[in-house]
Parts: sequence; C-alpha cells; structure tokens
Amino acid sequence: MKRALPKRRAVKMGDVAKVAGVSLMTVSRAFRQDASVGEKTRARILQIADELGYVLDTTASNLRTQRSGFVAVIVPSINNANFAETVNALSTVLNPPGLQVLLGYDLYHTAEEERLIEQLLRRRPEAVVVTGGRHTERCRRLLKGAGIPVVEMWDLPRRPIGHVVGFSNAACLGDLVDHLVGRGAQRIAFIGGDISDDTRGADRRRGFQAAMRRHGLDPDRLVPIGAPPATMENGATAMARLLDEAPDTEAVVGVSDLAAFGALAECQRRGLKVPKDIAIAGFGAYDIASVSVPPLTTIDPHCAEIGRRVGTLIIDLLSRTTKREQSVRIKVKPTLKIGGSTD
Amino acid sequence: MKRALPKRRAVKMGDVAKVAGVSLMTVSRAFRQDASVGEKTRARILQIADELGYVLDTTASNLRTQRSGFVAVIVPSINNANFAETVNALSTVLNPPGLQVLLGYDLYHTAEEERLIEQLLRRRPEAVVVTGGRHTERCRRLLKGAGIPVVEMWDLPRRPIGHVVGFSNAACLGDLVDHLVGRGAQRIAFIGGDISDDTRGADRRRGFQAAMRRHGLDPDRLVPIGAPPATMENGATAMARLLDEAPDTEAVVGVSDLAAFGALAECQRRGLKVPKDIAIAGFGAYDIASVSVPPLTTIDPHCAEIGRRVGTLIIDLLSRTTKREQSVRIKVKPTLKIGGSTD
DNA sequence: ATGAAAGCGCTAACAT
DNA sequence: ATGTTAGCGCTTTCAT
Repeated sequence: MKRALPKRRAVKMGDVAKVAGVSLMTVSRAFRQDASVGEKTRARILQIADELGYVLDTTASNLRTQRSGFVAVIVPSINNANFAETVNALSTVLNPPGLQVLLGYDLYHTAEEERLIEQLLRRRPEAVVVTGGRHTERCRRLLKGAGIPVVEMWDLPRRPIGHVVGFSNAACLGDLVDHLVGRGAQRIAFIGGDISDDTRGADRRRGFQAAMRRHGLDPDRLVPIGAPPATMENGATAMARLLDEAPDTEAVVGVSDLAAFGALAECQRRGLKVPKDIAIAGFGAYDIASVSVPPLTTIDPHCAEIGRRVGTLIIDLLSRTTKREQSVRIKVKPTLKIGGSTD
Repeated sequence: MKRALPKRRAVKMGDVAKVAGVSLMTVSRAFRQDASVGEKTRARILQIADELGYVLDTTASNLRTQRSGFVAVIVPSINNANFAETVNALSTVLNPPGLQVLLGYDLYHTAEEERLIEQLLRRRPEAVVVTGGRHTERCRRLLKGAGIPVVEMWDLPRRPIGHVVGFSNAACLGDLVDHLVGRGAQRIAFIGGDISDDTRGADRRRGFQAAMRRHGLDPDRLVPIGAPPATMENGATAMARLLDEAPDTEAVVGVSDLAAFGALAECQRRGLKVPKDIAIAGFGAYDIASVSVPPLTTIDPHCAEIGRRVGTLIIDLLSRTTKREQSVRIKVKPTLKIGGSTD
C-alpha cells in the first residue's frame, strides 16, 4: 500500500533537552533510569517531556542498541483458550524484564508459518517461540540462521531446531485410553486428528491407536472432522455419525475438549446418558470440561506452566554472556483429570 | 534486565551487494520491488540473499522511512473468543497492505491500558485501536497527542477520542428483555456486570435495568459475579445462588454466553428444565451458544464485521494525503439470535 | 538502470 | 553529573 508520510511527530528528544536546558544525552539518560542523572533533574526532565507530549522513540534506540525488545511467538490460532493461556503466562514472565511478545498465528499451516517467521525476523526479535515441531525446511533454515534462541513448545520434536518445552501428545492419549479400558470400555472411538497439518491432533490420534493396540483393541474406530481447529460443532456432527454408524461404541475420545463437549451435547440431544450409555473424554482442560454436566474427563497440559517455562528459559538464555552449548529440553507432565463423563 | 549484546548478525545488505557485485542501493531496491531494478538482477540478488541467510532489517528501514508498519490493538483479554474474532478479521484486512497488528491486552483495567498505550506508542504504530470508550485522562491525552488515527471499538462512547466502530451494549440488552417479556417472563434476573472496570458488562447491566423499568418490571434482580472476565464457572455459581434465594425467577440473562451457559449447566445439575422451568439468554454468540442443549438465545455482536470495518477505516485514513476533518462513527447492528433456551 | 552522500532519532564510548 | 562525537542499517535524494 502507498501511504502518505505521517505528519512528523513534532517533539523529539532534542526538543525536550532544549526546554529543560540540558543536553540531549541527559534526557536520554533520564529516560533510561541511568544512575548518573540526579533524581531531581530526572523528575524535571520527565515532567517537561510529559508536558510536551514527548514519547520515547524506541524505533531509533532499537536500531542503535541492536535490541528490539521483541520475542516473536507463533501459535496456531489466536482463538484458542489453551494457547491464549500459554501466551498470557509467557508475557507475564517476559514483560518485567522489558520484553514484549510479538504474536503471530498461522492457522495450522506450516507454509503460513514460514511466511510469518520471515516477516517477524525482519523485526529482529531477540528470541522466537513456535508451537509444535513440524516446520518447512526453509523455516528451519531461517530459524537456525537467525542467531537467536529458538524454542519449540507444546510438543517434543524428534529433530528440534533449538530448545524445547513440551510434552508428548501421543503419550497423553495413552493415559486416557488406559483409564477408559480400566473402567471396562473396549469399543472406543476417536474423534478428530485426521489432518496431517494439525500435528498435535494427528499425534494424539496416533497415540490413541498405539494404546488401543497395546490393549489388543480395535484401533480403527476413527471419526474424521477435517481441517483444524476442532470445534464443538465438529464434535457434535462427528458424534451423530458415530452413533448412527457404530451404535455399539462404549467410549469416545475427542481430540480436544471442544470436540468432546460437542459429542456430549449430541448425546444429550438424543437422550443418551453419559457415562452410563457412553463415556466421553477430551483433551486440554478447557473451562467447558469442568462446567459441563457431567464434567469431562480430560488431560490438563498445564498451559500456563508451559508459558512460564518458556519465558524463564528465554530470559536465562538472553542474560548469558556466553552462548549455551547444548539445547535445553524441558518436559512438562500433563495430568489426567477424571470427570463424571467417564466415571 | 541486563542482557548481553547478541552476536551481531553477520549478514547485512552491504554483504549481499558485495557478493552480487552491485551497490547496496540496488539490493535495497530489489527488496522493495522497485521497478528500476531489472527482473533478472532482482532475481539474482534475492537468490544470493537467501543463500547468505540475509533477512531484511526493518528496524533500520522503519527509522529511515518513519513508518513502523504496526497498528497497535488493545483488547481486554487475549483469552476471549469474541475479541479474538475481531482481531483476526482486523489482521486479515491489515496484512495485505503491509500492516501488522501489535496486540496488547489490559485485563479490563484502565490503568493497565494507560501503561500499555504508552509502551506501544514508543514503537510508533501508525494507528491505534482500543476496545471500549472508557480510559484514563492521561491515556486520552497520549492518544490524542500521538498524531495518528485512533479507533475505539465495541462501544459507542459519548466522548470519543477519535473514530468509532461499535454498538450500544445497553440497547442490545433491551432487545433481549423485550424478547423475554414478549414470551411472558416477568421476574427476570441479570448475572454479572457489577464491576465498573468492566465497562461493557456494566453497560449491559444498565441496559437490562432500563428495559425492565420500561416494562414496569423489577429491575433489581441482579446477581454479581465480581471481577471480569465472566466465566462459565461464575455463571454456575451465580445461578446456584439465584435459585436458592429467588426460586420464583422466570428468566435469567447472562452478561455473556459463558455466564449463561454456566447458569444452564447449574439448572441441568438440579434437574430444572430450560426453558420450561426457567429461560436463559446470553450475549456474544459464542460457539457454546449454538452447541449447548438447548441452544442459547443470545446477541450476536458480529465480531468479525467490527474487525473488518476497523481495518478498512484505518487503511482509508492512512492512505489519505490530507487529514480527515471529521471523526468517523460507524454503528454496527448486533442481532438477536433466538435459541431453544427461551422458546 | 545504478551509485554516492546524507540522515532517520536515538545511544555507546569517551570525554570532562 | 553532564556533554561531544560517531554510528546503528537502512532509504531518500540527487546525480549519472
């Protein structure tokens, strides 16, 4: 887009200096809480700056100091309570030391992620956080070449780019299946995770199948729902199909609590009792899981803890003078939360 | 935080130029699709840049051109499907012309909003979008003095700072009350909106009371839930109290669908039939409203449309060479969506 | 179609 | 405690 040059902001640091009767450097120091400026001088300078409507221009200081104050964070979707919680916790850790999250979302497409990464790297973030372990080759190259800390979260990639804070999505499904089988279920279906671009969803489905095989049960009761994100509506539609086509199903696992709740709603609509007629479990410990009637059995991935761990890791990495030799790999342990929907 | 200077990124524009055997300016032009660079030269330059791992440094070009490419957007919470949808639509409009959303959230606190605004203005955004019409005086001053377009959305402030894209939260509640009264309800309660920092929630509550008075009904069946955001759990707790203390209640309106769904869940838990025993309505047209059993009557504020309107407005404002004289005030019309929960 | 020089608004480094 | 000088990596302007 062609855009007209904005009317130049009148006030800059030199103007404040002139009015305050000091040099530009003193103003600069006053703004950065530099100890070498007297308390009274600083107060007067900041006062004058405020009156003049001066706002520090970090676009210039970023260039000079070679520090943007940004941490680029890419999540699959901005409209997902799990990732929102992680990003929120991450911000909470990064903000006090002066780092700001620059958020991007790729709608579950690795090609879009690559585009986004390149765009964000142009802003010279001091670290990059990506969700998941699947990326285009060019994306990997860009990240490796950026010379800044890279953290992959919400997964445990086999071939990590840099650091990792995550858990095994597949293993969590094992816990769910074990729980359901322990409760006596045998004919268990899985809703979602059929699109390969949804790495975590596909991993969960794989984990489901592996666990079913381990128990000697049919691993192929799979109900596809198409492109991510898995919605409540997807879950309801899938459940309707499942009940029509495989009415002998004893338990259902949703790729997320949203799909699971949709399934629960469909059961209600048909007058089926959960868990008496059919048990339902989900993933993510979304609010809906604890409020629904009955509450949903789910896996709590500890979204906030992931965010906090990523944050402290980044702060640690950035405060070192010497680069760490080895990549950090932090495993976060998700928890099985048993609700009335399977009990 | 003290941070070590990052190892300077080796490759810069001059390096690419040297390898390509052209001047730095030619490289600069190649990256900006300047017509004066030959197609073959450009391709070769970009190829070399990619091989060298060069990524354009917009931190420098932003300073030189006095354009950041940022639009600062402040929402109350990052973990809210309504605002997420608005921001998503906004990004979709802003990205193609080369603008990037720089997102901040203030957790429903005007003091935090002020802090955030100042921080974001230091990055020299080309426009600012804030949610709601209530701000600290200093915040108003900062925004007015920034010399860039300011848009307040999701509300119709009486004393707007600049441009507005929104609707009357109070009026929407009137529509809901009219609907419930038309259906025969008289003893209607409102859940939430008791904290003044939650402007929109408080507006909705006010709108509820005004409508009840208009119908000659008791406007004071109000159930507080405390600090925003209103959650499903809040709604369930409030409903429990309401059913204990005012069992003659015929209908309930939640400050949002989340609270309304919590209320619905509490009814289910107690074996009450909705809407036979009690009718329930919400606000926001969240996914849960259409998937729950029964579906919730709600107000659809058209989140995506708000985002799109804000986006096109900003693009229009930024592409003008002469500043608009008058502020724009766009009203978006929310829609009543009638679901089984009141029918 | 390409290049040389100047400078965007700050801050690091080195004075005093 | 404060000031002076140089320069961060680009793009604008002007020249060829």
